[in-house]
Amino acid sequence: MRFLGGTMVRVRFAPSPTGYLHIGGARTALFNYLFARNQGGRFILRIEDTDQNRSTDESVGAILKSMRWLGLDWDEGPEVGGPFAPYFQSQRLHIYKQYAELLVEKGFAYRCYCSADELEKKREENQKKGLPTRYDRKCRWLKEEKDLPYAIRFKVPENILNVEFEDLLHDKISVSISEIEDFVILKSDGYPTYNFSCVIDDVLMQITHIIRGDDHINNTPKQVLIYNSLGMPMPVFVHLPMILGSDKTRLSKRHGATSIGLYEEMGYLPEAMVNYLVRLGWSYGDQEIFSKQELIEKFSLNNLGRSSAVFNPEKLLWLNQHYIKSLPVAKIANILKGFLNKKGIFCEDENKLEKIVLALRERAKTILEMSEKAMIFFEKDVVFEEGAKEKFITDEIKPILSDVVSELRSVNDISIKSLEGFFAQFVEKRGIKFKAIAQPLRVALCGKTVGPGIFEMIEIFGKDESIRRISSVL
RNA sequence: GUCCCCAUCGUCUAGAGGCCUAGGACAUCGGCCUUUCACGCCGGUAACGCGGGUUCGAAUCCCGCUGGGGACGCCA
Repeated sequence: MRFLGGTMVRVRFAPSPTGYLHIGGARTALFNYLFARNQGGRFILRIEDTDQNRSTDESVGAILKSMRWLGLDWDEGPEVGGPFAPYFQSQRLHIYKQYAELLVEKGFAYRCYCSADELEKKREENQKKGLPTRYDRKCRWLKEEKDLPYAIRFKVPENILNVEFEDLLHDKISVSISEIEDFVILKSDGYPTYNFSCVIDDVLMQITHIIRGDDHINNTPKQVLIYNSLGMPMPVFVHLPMILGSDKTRLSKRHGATSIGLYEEMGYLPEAMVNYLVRLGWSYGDQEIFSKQELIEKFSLNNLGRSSAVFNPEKLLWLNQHYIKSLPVAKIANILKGFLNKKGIFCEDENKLEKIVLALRERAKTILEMSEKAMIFFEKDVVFEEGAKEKFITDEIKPILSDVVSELRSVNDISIKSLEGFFAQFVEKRGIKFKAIAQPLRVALCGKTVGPGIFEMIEIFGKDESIRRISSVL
């Protein structure tokens, strides 16, 4: 194992289970994962389920599933455990409570009895007047405790002007202390707020590098204050640029699919997704294609970009096809099998599936598309494209197709190689071009004017089925 | 509105003061190959936001402007 500055690298991905794993989260997780693997460190998955209303078990399941699909295995976290368990924040409530009370005791925080309704009203009023909406610190100087439900607020120090911190990508970031309100660290329901639980856990779990989206830059000063009040050492901050939609606003549903699970369902390969995501905000010279192993070797925080990136589905599609074409046929065949299952096709003939992949892999950009195109090999009845029969199965061509049928009967080897020879001979004998019978044959075989190569189709259908199909149009 | 961040082809990016007549990739447009569609190959169009400095020299450094994004919750 390699160590950095004497300590082992420990990074974490900390999603809140209020939805599926989305593009942005996946990229953050990927960078954390690659950095950990590159450094021989540990990659921790922590579930930040401190929003009782929005967190769901279903989301947890979906996130874990997508992480696994992407191949981002974690060293500590849900289902695998680890030395700092539990990794669900909802199971660590006593810890946050203890630290929050400690801060109250030490004078770094105070109890606030203001009700949520009351505060919201004030906020709205101030907003209307164009005044700052920060908390008015009403409870900050309260002498005695009240017998009322309370939240705990952090007491923003008055003896400093700015909060500063170092960011690996942005150098020094400084924020005026007057911009920070006395924020809540423990809600009245006993749950911590994000800024608090995040710091407590990052400290306790000995996180060395915090790699997250730059929408968290604004939270960092608050977290820095907490680190300081606790007297805890600061981790290295790395704030990654955002991923935006085509209109350059935050990526959301209206930009199309954003959940990783959906991409799996649409027939994208994890290799393509990983390769696409890694190039959003990271580069390695002019290289575009990276295997996972290569990424682990080459990934470095030094060649990260700082500006936000627009998500480009076309490039993802291109990469997806690249991997469809270059990954082992057996592997693609297996994925195709699953997609065919969903269409009610249960094919256990591995050999046939692999031949189908070979026939279609240059013609499909997703496995879903491949499965649709593969249907011609499983449907008993040929579905003819509008007008195709009339245009290509003419009276002039029928006798030739009929000859094909009779001569094909005596061919024993119907491998592509053999068929090439057979047809070369067939057209030469008649003084015609293969082009003349290609489309008629294609239409007869699959009913469509576009599709896989003729020889590939005949090989996959087999001799008898091919003959049956050609004969049926005569 | 306030604060923070960002700024190279339509998009992802290379570029660490002279290798820049700005490179690669996706997309797009031509052409070739061909059995349709693809794949593949060859070629084209296309960018340093603007204005000031600094310097012999700036895409690269500094300042301002403009533009974009993000954050301003008892959400994370």
